[in-house]
Formats: sequence, structure tokens, C-alpha cells
Amino acid sequence: MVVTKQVGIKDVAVAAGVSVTTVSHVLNDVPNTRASEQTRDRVKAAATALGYRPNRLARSLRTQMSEMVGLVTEEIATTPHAGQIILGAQEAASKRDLVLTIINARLNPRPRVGADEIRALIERQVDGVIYATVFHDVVSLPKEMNSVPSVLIGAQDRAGRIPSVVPDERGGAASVVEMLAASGHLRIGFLASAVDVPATRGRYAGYCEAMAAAGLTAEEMVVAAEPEASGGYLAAGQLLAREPAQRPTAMFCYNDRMAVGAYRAASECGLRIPDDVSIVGFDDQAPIPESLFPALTTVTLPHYDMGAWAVNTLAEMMVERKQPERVSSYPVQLPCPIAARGSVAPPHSAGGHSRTPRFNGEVD
Amino acid sequence: MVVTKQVGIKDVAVAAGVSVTTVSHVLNDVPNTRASEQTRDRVKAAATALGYRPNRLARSLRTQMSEMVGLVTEEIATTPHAGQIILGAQEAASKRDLVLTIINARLNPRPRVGADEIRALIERQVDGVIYATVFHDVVSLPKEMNSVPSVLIGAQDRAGRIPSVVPDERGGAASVVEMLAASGHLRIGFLASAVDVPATRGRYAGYCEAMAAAGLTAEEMVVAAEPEASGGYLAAGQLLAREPAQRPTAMFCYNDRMAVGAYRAASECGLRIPDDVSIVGFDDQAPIPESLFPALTTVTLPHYDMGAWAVNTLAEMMVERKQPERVSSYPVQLPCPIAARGSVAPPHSAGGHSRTPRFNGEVD
DNA sequence: CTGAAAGCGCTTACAG
DNA sequence: CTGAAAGCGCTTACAG
Repeated sequence: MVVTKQVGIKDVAVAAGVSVTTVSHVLNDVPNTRASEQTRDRVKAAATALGYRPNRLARSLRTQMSEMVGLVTEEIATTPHAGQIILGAQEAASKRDLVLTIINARLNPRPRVGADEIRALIERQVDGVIYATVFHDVVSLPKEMNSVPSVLIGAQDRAGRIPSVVPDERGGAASVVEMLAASGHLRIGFLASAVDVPATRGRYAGYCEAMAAAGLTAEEMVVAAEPEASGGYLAAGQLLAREPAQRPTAMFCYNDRMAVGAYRAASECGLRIPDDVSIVGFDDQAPIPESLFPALTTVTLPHYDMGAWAVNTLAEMMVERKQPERVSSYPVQLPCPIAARGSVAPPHSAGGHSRTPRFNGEVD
Repeated sequence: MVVTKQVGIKDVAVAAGVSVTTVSHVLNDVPNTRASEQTRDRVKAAATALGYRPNRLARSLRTQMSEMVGLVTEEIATTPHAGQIILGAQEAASKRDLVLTIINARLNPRPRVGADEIRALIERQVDGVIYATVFHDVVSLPKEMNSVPSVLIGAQDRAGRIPSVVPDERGGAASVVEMLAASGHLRIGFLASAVDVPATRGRYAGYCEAMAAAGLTAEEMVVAAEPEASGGYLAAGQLLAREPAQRPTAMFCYNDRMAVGAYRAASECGLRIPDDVSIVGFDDQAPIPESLFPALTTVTLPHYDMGAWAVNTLAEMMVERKQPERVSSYPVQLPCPIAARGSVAPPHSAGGHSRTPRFNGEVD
């Protein structure tokens, strides 16, 4: 690594034969400061010739805006989807010429949530902080967050003061029931989760609502189990063991992991997917949907969008230098679109038994 | 958010009745500057009383060390394991009181790799940059990286100038063969990948070497296919279709996705895992290993460790202000330890046919 | 043992 | 239209 001395604004000024003031003005396009076209050109030429890059630290110190936003993730960096939140936040930040600094707050050893992490960020003068959490209803934020614009991902602020965003689990669930009903299904089973987290309630509620709205009966159609493949196997097995006339023609699973168990159960019952049963998952958890045959139709979580939403609303708060208006409208719920793949069909669409592919299209 | 004026070093100085120099000295424990115990106490008391937190931007400007390191990830933020690289880097950074700033470089729209991203980081005065890539042999780095200490994850610098770290794919593969051989397996199949990336070659080489070293013949034991479940199904099917005497008693799969196909093939052949065939994967790609029954024994990738290694060697370069000595020793290869779960047993260990669990232990 | 002052590299009133 | 100077909040020779 070559240790060329960094070129500063002073160097550019000398090279262009003007003052640093002028250099700063033209490079930053300061309004109401009409430098002649000539000087502008000279300055710009000098800057590019020298490869001048402003020192943002110095600028930040002066302007009192670091143009950095901090992302503290609460044990989230470990979860499969965290990457998408980070990516969404980072790309939104780049578009605004902001930079994203991340810190993970391990929940394990400490009771008090993320206070140290937030302080570290604040010492660095971040202009705002995003606190990302998973699987929470309501959360108490460290008071450190009151001294800087903040937003919350994946939960709601207990104090109700901080803008927040969560997935619209309920809407996502409702939309799959609607889709299934629209394609003719009348008996739509739901493999519910036996673990009580907000997603459990939201997805269940969405299912129930949409069933009712479609005039379908959810009664006898939901069975709860562990939200794992084994639980899905059990629950689906229970539903599928019924008389054909009582048996669901479609099964909506709390999550993709349960869906893999449901696939297994269907196959053991000699039922083909989607011809004999349609199956829908939730989460779009790689690599599950694509590695099932047929590929699993499932509901996508808006991780990327939540990350982007967070920096965008933060950016607004930063410029407006004030709290957003209607705090009561939080948490914002972002849509969970369906990723349609191959596991849904109208009930008995095939009209008869076609040849059953054994594993993947390429086989046989 | 309360807009309390930030307390500065001057405020502390006034409160303690000393100069800012003294405050700085005692708070930073500057050597050779013996302030009386009394003043030290007074200063510290004042600082905590006021809740003073030094402005690191200002400090950085003065010391010319930002204590920030930049992580540019090349399309990696999308991959499942990226989170672990980021986490490893972040936690190592925190331990050194460094902060991690990340930028994703989308490969798609741009030919030139990451130059803009690195410039953005350099403007921010990062003390070093980590460039993380996946699935590469050798890579040409943007020349911007020459102006700041840098390290590379997941590839090797074409110019051979930059320290780099990669997983020891070969060693990982060899260790599974050794494990399998040690437990008595003589016919160890390898489901190779038909896609030519460095991991393909490394894992295959490790397999071959270890087979030879164990006096086992790899001949006829390897079949290549797409590195997906479907490919694994095909390849395993081919191996398992043989006469029992020729049939492998263990199958080592290029990756976990192929292993899921291998499970399927084994089950269709009426073979129990691990009693009749042992199966080992590679990648430890969540949630595959835990969602298979029995849970898949597989090889772990050192993503976390590579992230940590990167900031640690970067930190050394930063303090030493020089290139590390023996550049020729790069890339460093980090071990890929085996995660032992339930899919390996000695050949025909059971001595007879025990009851076959249908799906997961909880079933039946 | 402690403090006054310079300076890190910028931006920005303010004056000319 | 352009520039000299102050100042962002620290650290660090240097002097006393």
C-alpha cells in the first residue's frame, strides 16, 4: 500500500489559484455564490487532476451531520433473513449518500438491551439509529435512543414514541386463503404454530378472517404443532387421515419448515402435490421452497423493504429534525407478497391420476 | 427525542476546574502525565456526572485514525452465510473498539468491481477495508484498495499483494473421509459437483487424497451431478443401485443440498440412514441439516472465523502501518470442522434390522 | 504536575 | 464574485 499523502482542499485551492472557500463553494454547489464559469472549471479540473476526495470526517465535524446511520441488530445477525434487512438498509443508505454502520447486540449475556451498542454509535455521531429485532410484540428501548432519531424494525416501541415497521403477517395469511378460495378450494386446512410469538397470532388471525370472509369454515380445519418439519408432518398427517370428503384440499402451513413435513405426510398418504392437495408455506426461507418438489408456493417476508423503510423514514426525521407527525399510525405494516411456485392447483384439477413424478422433474 | 446539547470536553473541564488538556489526559490515561489522584478523581467524577461521551469524529480528525473499518461485500449480502461473515467481523471489531461499516457491491449492473464502494469508504477515512467475495479463485481488486490497508475474504488477490483467507475445503473434505474410514467404511462414495468453482476442486481433491492415504479406492466411487437436491438424488441413486457388495456404505456429498437428494434416494432404495448407509454433507446450510431425519452430519464453513480473521489481521496492519511480512503465505486457510449429527454410523453397525423410524423421532 | 495554543480538514458567516 | 478567518471537538507537542 502506497502511502501517498492525502490531497486536501488546500492543495486543490493552490492548484486552481483560488481560495479554499471558493473550492468548497464550487465543489458543493453552494447556492447564491456565483463563481464565474472560468473559475468553476479551473477548480473542478484541479480537483479531478489531483484526485481530490473530501475528508468526510472533517466535513461532518463542521456540519454536525455525520451522514452515518447505525443499525443495531438484536441477535438478528444470526437469523437467516437478517442479510436482507441489512441489504435493504444499506442500499437505501447508499442512495442517500449515507453510510451504514452495524453492531450486533447479543441478547445472551446481558439483560439491558443494546445500551452499550447505541452509545458506541452515538459517540461516532451517527445521525440516526435503527434498532432491528425479531419475534417481538412490544419492546422497551434503551433510553439512549431518545437522544438521536430512531426507528424500530420488527417490533413496536412500548412507549409508543418510535416509528416502527413490521411484516403484515395477517394480511399475508389472508391473501393465501383468498388465493386458495379463488381457485376453488373449500376445505383449507391450517397448520398452526404451537409457539406463541406475534407471527403465530397474526398468521392465524389472517387465516380465520379470510376464511370467514370467504364463507368457509375454519372449524376442524386447524391443528397446531411445533413450527418445525416434524410438527408439520404430524399436523398434516392428522388432517390427511380423514375421509376424503372431510379432508382439506389445501393446507396452509404456518411456515416453510412445517411445509416440508406436510409434503412428507402427503407423499406417505399417496397424495400428489398439487393435484391432490395444494400446500402453501410462509417465510420463503431459503433453500426450502426451491428444494421441494414441486417448488413450494409461499409467503415472502419483507425484510429488504423493512430495512429500506427504516433508513428512509430515518432520513426524513433527520432532515426535518422533528418527530414524524402521527405516531399513532405505527407500526407500519409492510405487505408480505405471495411467491407463487408449483404447489398450488385447483382442487382435483387433473381430473384423474396423472403419472406421479418421483422426486424432481429431471428424474426418470 | 430530547435535544439536549451534547456535553463536550470543555464542559467537563469547567465542571472539574481544570483545563481541557488535563481532562483529555486523565480520560485517555495518557502515559507520563501524572495528574494527582485528586484531580483525576475530580475529572472522572465530573465526566460521569455530566454523562460526557467524547466525540469520536473530532478525535479521529485529530488523530488521523477513524477507528472504522469498511466491509465491502460483493453480492454476498444475499448469500445465506453472509450474516456470519458480517457477525464475525463486527464482533472482532467491537472487541478492538472499532466500528464496522458495510457496503454491498452489486455485481450485476457494473463491470468494475467495487471501486465506488471503496471510494465512499475511503472518503469516510476508514482505517482499513475488507473485501468479501464468494466462489472465486483469484480476483483483481480495484486499485483504490492500495491506498488503505486491505484484506480479502473468499478469494486470492491476483497481484498477490493482499492478505486473504479462504475455507480449507480440501482439509474439511479429507477429514470426513478420515472419520468415515476410521469408523470402518471401505467403500466411500463421493457425490461431486458438476459446477466448476474452487470449492468443487478443493473438496474433490480432499476426498481423493484422504481416500488414497487410507488405502481406499476412489475409483468408481465418485459421480458428479448438479449441486442441488435433484443432482444428489440422481448421483446417489446411481451409486445405490449397485450390487450390495459394490455399493458404497457411506456417501459424502459435495454439499447439503445434494445430501437431501441422497436421503431421498436412500429411502427409496429401502436403505436406512445411518444403519445401511452413512451420509455426510458440506456447508452446514441452515435449515437443512436439522430438518433432515436423522439430522445430517456435515462440514461447517468458517464464515464467522473468516470475518474475525479479517478484522484482526487488518487491525495488526493498521497499528504496524506496514504490510505483513510473508505475503507468500496467503491465502490463509481456515479449518472447516465437522458438525457431527446423526447420519453417520459404522457400516452395518446395527447387526440387524431395527425398526425404521418413519420420519422424525416424535412420530409413531 | 498542569495549561495555552496549534492544528486535524473542512464549511460558513462575514467582509470586501 | 471571492477570500480571510473562525470554529466544529478533540489531542498533543510545548512551555511553564
